[in-house]
Amino acid sequence: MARAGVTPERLAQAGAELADEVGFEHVTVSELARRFGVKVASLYSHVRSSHDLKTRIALLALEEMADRASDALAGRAGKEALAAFADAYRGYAREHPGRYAAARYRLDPQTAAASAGVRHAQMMRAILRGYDLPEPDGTHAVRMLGGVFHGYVELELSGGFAHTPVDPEESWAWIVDSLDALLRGRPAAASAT
Amino acid sequence: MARAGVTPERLAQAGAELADEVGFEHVTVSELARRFGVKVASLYSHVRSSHDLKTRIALLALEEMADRASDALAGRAGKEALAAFADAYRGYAREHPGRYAAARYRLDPQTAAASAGVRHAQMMRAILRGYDLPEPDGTHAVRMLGGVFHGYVELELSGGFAHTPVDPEESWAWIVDSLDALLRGRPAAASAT
DNA sequence: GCAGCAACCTAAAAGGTTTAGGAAAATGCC
DNA sequence: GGCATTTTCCTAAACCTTTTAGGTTGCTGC
Repeated sequence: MARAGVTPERLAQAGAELADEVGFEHVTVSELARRFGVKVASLYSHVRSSHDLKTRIALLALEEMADRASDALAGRAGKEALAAFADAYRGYAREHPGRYAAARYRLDPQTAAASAGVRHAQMMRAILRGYDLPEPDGTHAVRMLGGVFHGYVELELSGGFAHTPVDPEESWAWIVDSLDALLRGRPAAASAT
Repeated sequence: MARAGVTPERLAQAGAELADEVGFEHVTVSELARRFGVKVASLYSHVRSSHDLKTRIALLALEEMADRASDALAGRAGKEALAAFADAYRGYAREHPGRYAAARYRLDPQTAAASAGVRHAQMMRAILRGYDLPEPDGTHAVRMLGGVFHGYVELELSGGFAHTPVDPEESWAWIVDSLDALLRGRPAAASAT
């Protein structure tokens, strides 16, 4: 019998695709085995456990997001950088909801420290350098931006904005504007629309 | 054999406690049955399915959070109201991480519309009334606040702030300050510390 | 006191995770 | 090319969780 050519990398990749199709919480070793035309137990030669598999998918997603954000950031600074970063983040989540959920999978500290999550933090810091905040305000700002971006995207994805007839796109732009204004210490441009 | 006295309400309550102990994603009909000293199948006389059980826990959590927020809001307005609401939200999440996760369980539109989630939205609007924002800015603001609060709390809970030696409490206060300033159209009080 | 309705039970099917141990394909070394 | 080793995949089996079907039995109301 010919071999299926399973590797941890291909498993993570397929797992990421599966996550986008059915949701990260429904990604299962069994389903993946089915897709590779292989018996379930066989996958345990490539991943240690279901948790291991999910961790690999999470790392893949973090990497992809960081790459995307990095591209978006290239050559930009100030508000442009902030907006590009924000859009990269939100765009990824909308295109790849399953992967995005995977990126939020809880990693143990060691794995997290070696992940692309570190790059995310660095990029956030880089953006904030353009705003020239003294410490600890810089840290506060990192946390606030991380919070808004993640929180907004998650609320949007979970359908939380469906009941109000205001374009989420507009709200997003308004929020980025507001954050920029806030970080520059200037009043927000109230009703920009 | 004496009866265990299982009811949907007690199941939701016990489920909420279990969630806080082991995490919402590990709440299981089986474990609950074990805790009630009853066979698994018996619980299906009280809840339709695992999904039904989780929904009930979610509704319970939403209700508790709304009550708490409502208490915090009583008699306050403006920035005080904003801060009280924010603290109520974050406090609940920290004391009841499992319930908090439950509150984020995806409900179908009908259930959501009949849930305490509606009260959350109303309270948010009430707070914003003190800032006198024209539409659609009010909606944008609701979404931003929802995003920051949820996002910050989730990042904090998932240990995302552990690597920086800045007190999350301080960041939280800074963020609330900043949001207040932002909504009033005034520059934020830069380094308030 | 007993009819009827819940609340509980046993049994069993269907999936998912994981381990143990065996067969077969690929690899590398002579 | 031939053979030993490693790697990949398989069967088998244990153990969970979910869910349905159908049978008892305790409670409640008349």
